[in-house]
Amino acid sequence: MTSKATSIDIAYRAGVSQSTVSRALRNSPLVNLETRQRIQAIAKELNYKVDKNASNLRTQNSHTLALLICEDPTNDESLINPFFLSMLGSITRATAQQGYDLLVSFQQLSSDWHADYEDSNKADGIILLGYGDYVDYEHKLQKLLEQNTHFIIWGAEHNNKEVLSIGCDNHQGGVIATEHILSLNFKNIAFLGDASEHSPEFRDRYLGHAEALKKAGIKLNKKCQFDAISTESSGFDAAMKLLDSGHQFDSIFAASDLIAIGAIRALKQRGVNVPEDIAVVGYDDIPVASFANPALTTVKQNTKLAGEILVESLLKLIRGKDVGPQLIPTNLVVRQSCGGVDKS
Amino acid sequence: MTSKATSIDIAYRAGVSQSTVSRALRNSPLVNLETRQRIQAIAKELNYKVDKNASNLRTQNSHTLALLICEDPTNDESLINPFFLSMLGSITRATAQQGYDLLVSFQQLSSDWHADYEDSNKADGIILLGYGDYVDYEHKLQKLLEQNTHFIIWGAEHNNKEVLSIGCDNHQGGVIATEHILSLNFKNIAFLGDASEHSPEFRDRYLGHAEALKKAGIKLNKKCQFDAISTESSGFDAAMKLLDSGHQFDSIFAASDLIAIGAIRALKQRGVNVPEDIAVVGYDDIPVASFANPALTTVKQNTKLAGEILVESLLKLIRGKDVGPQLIPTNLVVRQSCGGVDKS
DNA sequence: CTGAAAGCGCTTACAG
DNA sequence: CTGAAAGCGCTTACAG
Repeated sequence: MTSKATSIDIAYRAGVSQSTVSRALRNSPLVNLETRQRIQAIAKELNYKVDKNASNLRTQNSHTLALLICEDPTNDESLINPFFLSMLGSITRATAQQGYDLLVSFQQLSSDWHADYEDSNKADGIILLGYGDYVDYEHKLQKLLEQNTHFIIWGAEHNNKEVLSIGCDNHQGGVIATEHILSLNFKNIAFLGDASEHSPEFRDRYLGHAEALKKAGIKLNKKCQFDAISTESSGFDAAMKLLDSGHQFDSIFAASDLIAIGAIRALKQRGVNVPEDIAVVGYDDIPVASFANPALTTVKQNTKLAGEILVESLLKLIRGKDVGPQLIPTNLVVRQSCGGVDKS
Repeated sequence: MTSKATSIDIAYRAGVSQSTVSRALRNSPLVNLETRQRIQAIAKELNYKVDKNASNLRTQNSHTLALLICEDPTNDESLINPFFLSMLGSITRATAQQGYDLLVSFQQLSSDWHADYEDSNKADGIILLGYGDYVDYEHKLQKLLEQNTHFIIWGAEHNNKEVLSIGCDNHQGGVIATEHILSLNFKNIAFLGDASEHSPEFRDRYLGHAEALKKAGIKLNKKCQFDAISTESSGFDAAMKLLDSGHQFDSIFAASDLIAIGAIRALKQRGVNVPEDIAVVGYDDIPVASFANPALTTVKQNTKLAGEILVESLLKLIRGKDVGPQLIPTNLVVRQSCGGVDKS
C-alpha cells in the first residue's frame, strides 16, 4: 500500500487488460460505459493518478509551460518588479485554466540561460517576462529560434518578426497619460524614463507622449527628460537631476509607477507638493500605486487579460496554429497625484 | 535536425553504446575520461538535453517541487496577498539553487485540491502557503498524510505533530511590536485581527502582544479588539468599528500590514492623525509598507531565509532525513507610523 | 468493445 | 572501462 498504484494494479482488480484501464481512465468512448465506470471507481479508491512522466514520455508532450522571469540584478534580490509579480499571478491562473502546469524560474541577467525546458521535455513552451530590453538578449532569442523552441515574449513588438511578442499598447498608454495631464491644464511636462531604443516599452510610452503633445500643439520639453530604469531609487535620482537642472516644468510623466513613486519622494524632500505644485502620472498600476501618497494616477496594464492572451497564444503556437503579435489596450486610473479628481 | 537528438544519436556518432553515452553525460568516472569528453562535446554540438520524462520515469523522482498557494476568494482575484508573493520569489530562488524545478499553482479555497503533484510523479514534494488557517483544511492535510505525500506547511506550528510546519516566530513578533509601542509611551493598545484559534498565526501574534503587556504590568484592552482578516478593506472595517465603539485607545497593533493600512485609511477619514493621535504598528513588512503614509512601522518576516529553510526542510523530508518544525526570528522595522524615529 | 504488443528515452544492475 | 538487456508506466496502432 505504500508504493503507488499503477494501471496494472487496477487492471488486475478490475479483471481487464492494462490497455483497457488506460482507455477507461482517459474516458474513452471505446470502452463500455459500465466497465469504464467500474475502472474509474477502482482508480479513485486506490487513489491512482496517471504517472505524468510515463504518459508524457509516451505522448511526447509535457502539458507544462515554463515562465522565465528576468531578474534585475541592480535590485535587492527580494524586490522583483511588482508588475511582473502581478503578471505571474495571472499567468499562473491562465495556465491552470487551460489544464497546464507552470514551471517558474527567475533568471539572473548575468547567468547562463537555462532555457532548456523544452529541449529536456519539461515544458512545451516558454513565456519570457522582463526581456523587453531585447538588445542584450538578441542572441539568446536567436538561439531559441534556431532550436525551434516555442516561446513568446512579453513586451513591445520585436523587430525580428519571427519572435512572437505580446504586450500592452504602450504607445496608446503614453497618449492617454499625456492627454490626462494636458486636460488638467498642465503644459510643461517632464519625462522620466529611458526613451532610447534600448528600452522599447518605455520608448513607446514616450512616443505616445510625444504624439499627444504634438496633437495639442505643444512642444516636447526635451530639457526635462531624464533617464531612469524601473526602480524607486532610479526615479528618485532622476527627479533630483531634473530638479537640479533648474529647468521649468509643472508636471511629470514617469515611465513606470516605481519611477513615479521615487520621483514623488524626491519632490517631497525638496518641499514640492504633489499635485499642487507638480502633477505626476505613473505607469503600470502596481498594487503599491493606490497606497502611495498621494495615490498615483497611472496607466493600468490589464494583467489578467495579458496573462490569458499570453497563455492562449503560446498554446496556439505549440499547436502549430497561426498567431500574430497582439497589443492589449490600457486605461487610465485617476487618483490623486494629478489632482483633477479627489476622492481621498 | 528538426526532431530532438537522443542518446542513441549521440552513441551512433561517438561510436559507443547508448549506455556509455548515458554514463558519460552524467559524468560517471566509470567512463574513460577521453571518451567522456568526446561524448559531451557531441552532446553539446547536437544541443542534446536529457529527456526529463524518460529519466524521471526511470529513476522515479522528478527533481521538482510544487508550491500551492491558497487563494483567498474574498479578494479581487488579482490581489494575491503580497506577503505570499514575496515568499513565492524567495522559494523560487531557493528551489533553483538546489537544482530543482518549481511548479506553481494557486488553489481556490472552494475548489477541490489538485494536490496530486506527487501522486502523478510531477513533483517530489509540496510546499503549502496560505493554509495557516488549518482548521478548514484539516481533512485535506490528513489525506496528504495518509498518502505519504511529502509536504511542508508555512505557518504556525501545527497541532498534529506529523505535519511539518515552518513559520516565523509570531509570538516573538507580537512581543517586539508591543514593546516598541510601549517604549514610545503609548499604553492603551487596540488589537486588530482575528485572535481565535481559527487563525493560529494571528493568534500567536496576539499572545506575544499579551505577554509583553503583562510583563509591563499593563492590562489587555479587551474592548479594543476587533476581528479582521488580512485585507485592506477588512482592516478599514475593523478600525471603523473600533472608532465607533467609543472606547479609548492611543495606539493600534494590527495583525498584518494590510490591516494596518486599512486602519490608517479609516483613521484618516475620521480626521485622526497617525502617529500624532494614534500610533499604528503592522506585521509582515510587505513592499507596500514603506510606501504607506505614514510609512509603516512593522514586524518584518525574513522571506528570503524563510524560503530557503522551507525548501531545505522539504528536501530533507523527501530524502528521509530528520526534520523538525522551525521558527524563524522576526525583527522590527521602525518607520513613521508610531513616531519615535522620523526620517521622512 | 477488448487485448497483446510495441515503444517513448532514459538508467542501471549484470556480465564481461 | 564498456555493452546488451531489462524495465520505469504509460498510450496507441493493430488485430480481433
